[in-house]
Amino acid sequence: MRENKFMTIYEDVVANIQSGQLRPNTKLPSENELVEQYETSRETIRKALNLLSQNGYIQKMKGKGSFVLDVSRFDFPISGLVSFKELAEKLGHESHTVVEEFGLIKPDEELRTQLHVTSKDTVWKVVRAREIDGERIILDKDFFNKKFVPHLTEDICRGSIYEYLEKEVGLKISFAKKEISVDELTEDDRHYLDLKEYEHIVVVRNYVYLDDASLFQYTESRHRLDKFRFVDFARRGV
Amino acid sequence: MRENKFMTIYEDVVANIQSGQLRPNTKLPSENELVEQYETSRETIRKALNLLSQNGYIQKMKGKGSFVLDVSRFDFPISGLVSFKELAEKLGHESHTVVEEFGLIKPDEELRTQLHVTSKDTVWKVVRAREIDGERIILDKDFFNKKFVPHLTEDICRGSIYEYLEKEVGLKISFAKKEISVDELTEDDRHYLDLKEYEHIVVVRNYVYLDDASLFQYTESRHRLDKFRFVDFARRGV
DNA sequence: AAGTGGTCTAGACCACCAT
DNA sequence: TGGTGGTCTAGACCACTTC
Repeated sequence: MRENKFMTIYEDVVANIQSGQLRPNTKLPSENELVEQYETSRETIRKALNLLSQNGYIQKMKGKGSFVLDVSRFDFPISGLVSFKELAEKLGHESHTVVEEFGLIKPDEELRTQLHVTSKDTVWKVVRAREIDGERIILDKDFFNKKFVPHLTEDICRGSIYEYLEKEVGLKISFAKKEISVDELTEDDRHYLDLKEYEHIVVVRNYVYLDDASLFQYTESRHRLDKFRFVDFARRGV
Repeated sequence: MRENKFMTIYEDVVANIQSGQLRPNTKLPSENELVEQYETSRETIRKALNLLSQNGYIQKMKGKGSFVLDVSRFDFPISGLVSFKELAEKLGHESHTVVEEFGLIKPDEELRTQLHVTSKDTVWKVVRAREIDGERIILDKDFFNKKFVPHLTEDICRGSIYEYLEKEVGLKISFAKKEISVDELTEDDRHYLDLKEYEHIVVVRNYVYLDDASLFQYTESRHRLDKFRFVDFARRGV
């Protein structure tokens, strides 16, 4: 009984949709019926249903009911804050990470503005090449303020840094701002990636914030043009 | 008194943030204080605050209070479901639209899968080149199922089709799925756009759904590499 | 008229934070 | 200890859809 009630209900319904027990285009039980099924109040049921709606699982229709959306087409590659490791595992690809650079640096002017640090701060710099199906197609450059991440090793970087920070260090990631653009190649790109004949590269700049709204990480994820894909689900208005 | 209470409060706070009355990193009044200010119940206040949090305006901290963020609201280029016209106006650029193709077609196989229509359906096809600051840099290809859009004119397409559909036809757009990738140039791209030396183009595929979860529009928005930018704000977990 | 989801209320208990 | 946001409850009225 550790979890919230509404989250338990949400996860239960998601499981039922993904297992096929609740099929696309069929109607969910009404809110009042769910109140009885889960022995809870209507507002709690509505909290769970609103979460399902936001995440693209159901469509609510006034006077009619809630209907299961055909979510099978929604295979979220990079949407949200999913890390490379989670992503590769989800898609079932053969993936490999090479740590190309690792260490503490003094931030230059560009990085100081991006990470909101001063020249007195020290910053972790991690550069990793991502190999999928035998080709090096993604270059991740991560910068962490040492104030939030006192200790880091090359070995941790070979795995998932996020997993380490959340589970071991106990940092709580709250939100992120993502910017996607297409840039010209840099020396590093040519040096660390298998680029074919391409002249440009897709750059995803990620600003990651903690629970207390402090910026603790800046990441540049550089993707080879032909392998880049981003999927987004958005609701209009509320 | 037409609007919802929580939406009125939300818009009021947004206005206060944007006007500078509520400054970044300052604390909002507590929920109980807001209850008194707005003469409403706490759940209604919380509904407004959750909306502010989701949209990146504030950060809520248990035991401390809600704080104004300064992260977001710079410039949201394509995030959400903003149309080209809204976007150009927001950024204050000189923009111009040329309708290159307009008419009813029978969908080919590719389009039939994308729009979920059969060969018996008729589909509006609209191709528009978007000129910003004197350069033609975006090519929008829109396809509407005629079932939902019985009437359409070239003149409407020169303005905002969305505005026409929502205000005149009364269609209620509910959600959309967006896919971003980088493709090779097509004949149309070379023909209708000012492309410089680029060999590739950023393609945003947009699947737009109505209130009743029916797919009514498929759009391909093709952006010249150097002019493309996408910004996204995402919260972790709930 | 009956059922549905959308909004709102008034109150309760909890976990967390500051003091 | 008092204030804060997070969760949950039980009930009410409304607008919309269906019969």
